Amino acid sequence: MAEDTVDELRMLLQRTARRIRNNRADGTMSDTKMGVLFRLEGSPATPSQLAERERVTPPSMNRTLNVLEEAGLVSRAPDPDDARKVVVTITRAGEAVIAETRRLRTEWFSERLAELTPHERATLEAVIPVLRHIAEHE
Amino acid sequence: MAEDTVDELRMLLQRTARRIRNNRADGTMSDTKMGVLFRLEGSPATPSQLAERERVTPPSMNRTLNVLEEAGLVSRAPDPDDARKVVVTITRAGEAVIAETRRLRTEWFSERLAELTPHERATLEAVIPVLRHIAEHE
DNA sequence: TATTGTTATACTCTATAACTATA
DNA sequence: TATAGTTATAGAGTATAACAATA
Repeated sequence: MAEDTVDELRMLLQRTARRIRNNRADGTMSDTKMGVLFRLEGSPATPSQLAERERVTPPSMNRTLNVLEEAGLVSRAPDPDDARKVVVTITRAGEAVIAETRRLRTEWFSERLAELTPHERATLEAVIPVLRHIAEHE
Repeated sequence: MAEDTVDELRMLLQRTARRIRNNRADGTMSDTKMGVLFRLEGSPATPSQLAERERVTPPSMNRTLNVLEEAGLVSRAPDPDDARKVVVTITRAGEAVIAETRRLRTEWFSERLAELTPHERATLEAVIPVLRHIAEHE
């Protein structure tokens, strides 16, 4: 693949992601906050695990969790097996926030998809496993 | 395209872009700063134009320009035709910074591409015009 | 009066360093 | 002694409101 092609593809991925990110349910929800909620939707996690996944420091994640907890979107509870640890769980309200965020983002993206030809949409579907490989590297 | 597919594609685009963005020449360069330098690489622009393009407020852009100017990466000059306006131009040092950033990001991305099959790389090339349509909407 | 740029001030997010509690 | 979480403090980025200069 030509150097220029790599360059353009890289920039297009960034710009497309930025456009998607701008469609957020609540303007006060940062990427990290949304990332935490999305992660907790699967299962509870400790603050350290969340910090590592979001690539922020533990103190920074702690502050993020304070805000999310005060907003009633997550709850903290001591780990029964290891009293040093804390288990963070998403609340019903937190689930509602990510559902709304997902709806808004997908809505905007679906509008863009509707403007494409069937062949172009097929190309997008075909690129999914390739992006998965790149995104999940390491 | 199925709802779940739209959802996964959207998240994959974001995660891939985040991985790319983490490969930045200078850790002190924010997205906005890099966006300004990349934009000015093409041609000079006014602070207002830069603010609109980066989707930040004029005061915020002004502060960003102060930092970039102090670092010697851009220069400001009065517009000869309209004394209210200011023309921002990238310097040699600024061009060097984006060249290095582009090199580092493309390097990482090229390593990921090398792990793909020829067919997968062809799929990525095919998706470029589709992403262009989505990214450049509006 | 409208436009362009800027300054003043405050809030959010993040980091490093230091502290507390438990294993 | 090591680990998990937290608190204290500081720096960067952004926003709103207000001000200055020019069209």
